[in-house]
Amino acid sequence: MALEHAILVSLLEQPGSGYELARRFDRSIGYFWTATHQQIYRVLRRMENDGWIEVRAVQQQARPDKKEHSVTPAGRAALSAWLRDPVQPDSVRHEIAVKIRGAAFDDPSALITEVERHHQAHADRLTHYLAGELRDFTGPEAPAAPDAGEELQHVVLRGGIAYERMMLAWLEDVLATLRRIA
Amino acid sequence: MALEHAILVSLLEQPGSGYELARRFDRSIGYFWTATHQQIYRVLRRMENDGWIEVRAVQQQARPDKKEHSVTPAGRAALSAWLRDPVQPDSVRHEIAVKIRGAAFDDPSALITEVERHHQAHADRLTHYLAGELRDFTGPEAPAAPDAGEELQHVVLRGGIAYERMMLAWLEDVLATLRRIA
DNA sequence: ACTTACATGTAAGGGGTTACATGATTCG
DNA sequence: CGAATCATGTAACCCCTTACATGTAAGT
Repeated sequence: MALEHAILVSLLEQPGSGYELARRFDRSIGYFWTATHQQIYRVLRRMENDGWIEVRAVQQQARPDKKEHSVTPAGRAALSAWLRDPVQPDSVRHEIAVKIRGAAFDDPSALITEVERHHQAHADRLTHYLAGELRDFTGPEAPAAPDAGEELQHVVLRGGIAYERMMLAWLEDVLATLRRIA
Repeated sequence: MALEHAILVSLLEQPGSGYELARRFDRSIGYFWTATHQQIYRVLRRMENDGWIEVRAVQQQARPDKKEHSVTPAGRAALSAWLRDPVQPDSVRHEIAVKIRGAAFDDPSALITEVERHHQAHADRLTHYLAGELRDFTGPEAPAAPDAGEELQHVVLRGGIAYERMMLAWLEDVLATLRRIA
């Protein structure tokens, strides 16, 4: 049940509306936790009821009004408690791996385009992450002496990059294997 | 919704009881898809109703009776159709990454033991995968000329190994970062 | 007697996905 | 005038986790 904690972290980094949170979950947070806007609005109401966040109505010009959410001391305490609470490593779930083993009972070459599609999707994500790393951490406009928060954001991004590189190498291994046995 | 397809693949590789399937999900299938026995029994009943599998009661000596499940032609056809149906790459979910970014708003050094625990868990899993690879694919008792099914099982296992190695390297990066900023 | 392995389930609750729904404003 | 962006929600359904529940048989 990490969604509410991911929202706490995001709102501590920067208060914002449900819509803004949904966009962050499509971008930076998305490489280690995903959520749709429907989920976010529902959890945001629950967190408000629990007193973890407070809401302030903000009038905007040239845009619909929005509700800006920020973390209360109680929310900060809930995050602290969760950080100290051991969790077990998440298990991976790869439908593509199920398909690869299933290919033994079908035509393996029919999977090649599917695997190529996945390869392309991971290559795109890697490009996106590397651009973000250059912009925020390793490029000329990056902070010369990053603070703790920036160091931590960077190491999480490096994890996303390592994951995509591993997947690309593995999917190439898969393609070579499929072509060998086809 | 790949659980039923993962079960189809497993039953095509070898028919078996719900209990046996649960054990396979704890071992070989577990490194790309997880399921508990409760989930498996429920889905098994649904698949039987859909005519994807058929059940045969087997009397055993020195053990309780069991129900052996095997895939019907309709089940095979369902698997084939799914293999041809494009799926989108699964997104990863790492609670540990949420915690790492959250550490910016707490004491980062409090996370070190948690990260070390995860490192150990991944090291254990890697050891287990490597032992399986040696036993089934690269050791002296492995088949000299593996068939298509064995090649595919091996490439999926190589994916699990690559994943664990990547996680170990990244968690070491995380530990170094936490110690640097603590 | 206790623990482990084998074997099969039910029930409650929570989390997540997909579809549906509405409305303002800007830009082409 | 239509499409895109900003903004917030409801409802149905399915999937998954956790807890509860039962029973046989072998080994220590």
